[in-house]
Amino acid sequence: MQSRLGVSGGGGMSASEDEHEAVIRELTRGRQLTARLRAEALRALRGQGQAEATAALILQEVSRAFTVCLNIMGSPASAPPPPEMPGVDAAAAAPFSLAPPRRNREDSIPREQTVTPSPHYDGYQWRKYGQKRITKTHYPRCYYRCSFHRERGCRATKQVQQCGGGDPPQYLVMYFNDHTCDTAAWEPEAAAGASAAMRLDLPGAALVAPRRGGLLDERGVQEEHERQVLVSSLARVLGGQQQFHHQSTPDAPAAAGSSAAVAVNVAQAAGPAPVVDAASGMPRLDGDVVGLDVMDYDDVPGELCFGDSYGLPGGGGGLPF
DNA sequence: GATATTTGACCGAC
DNA sequence: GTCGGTCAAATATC
Repeated sequence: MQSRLGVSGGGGMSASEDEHEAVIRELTRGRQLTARLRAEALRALRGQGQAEATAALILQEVSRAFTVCLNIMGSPASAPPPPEMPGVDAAAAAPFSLAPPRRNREDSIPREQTVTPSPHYDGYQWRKYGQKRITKTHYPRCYYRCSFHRERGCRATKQVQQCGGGDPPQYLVMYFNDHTCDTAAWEPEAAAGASAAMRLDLPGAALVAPRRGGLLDERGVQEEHERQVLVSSLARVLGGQQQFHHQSTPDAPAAAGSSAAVAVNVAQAAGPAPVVDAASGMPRLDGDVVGLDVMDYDDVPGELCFGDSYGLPGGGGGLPF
């Protein structure tokens, strides 16, 4: 993967290459700081239902924006984050005593780990290939691999395990291996467009839209709407922060600004911005504005992840193990 | 018929 | 021997 700056830089160690490295450095730092902020926010908002879920999703989007930027910049840092599980609220994950994978193979080390109420939608398509009841845990673990595993040999996998019966329920999602399904034909513009379309329902999203209908599609549509609202809101928030940031600390690192700019662009491409609350100045996320309750988990069954046969409350039947 | 999901069995790591 | 990850046949869905 080639960086745009790298391509345009010409030969030799130039000033633009220094800039390139500096941008990568700051983006990496921004991603790490976002991970810390996420952990702190989840800890502070624990048990606060919608606020907790909204914060988790927004900060997940921020983190993803940094990753996308790092990908575009062709940074090695865009591959596996450090093994300290930056996206994880350790305190949130700890009560569920999820030990790291015992196998010492490289493949068994999660490249990313996160706790989210919405484990299904992360911009990629996954196929479930297994489920296992894990000892000393209340919920089974589901195993997914990239839908392009067969046709493109993509080795990316993820594991999803419900880690709490709260409202909304939280899921621990662990990612293994990097996606190779979209790098073979990688072109920055095309890839960025595809990525945005994939996540924001722009033309091109059909390329990765679930083939099957029914519950899966409804779920995907709902989560897609949620994502649009949240990304748009985030873009507005970050856009405001960017302005403030530039006014207050003009010589500060550009990472946050870069990410914000990307997020703003993506959000603008996604359509109209959400209504901003006159009192707080913050985007309104309520369903009245966008015709959707962003976090109306009353309509999301507990077995969203694990299916009817898992015997979770409301699912009926016993555990299959 | 094609594709996705379920689930018991198998295998490797500890 | 136990546990967790993956396989693959059976089943479900479109």
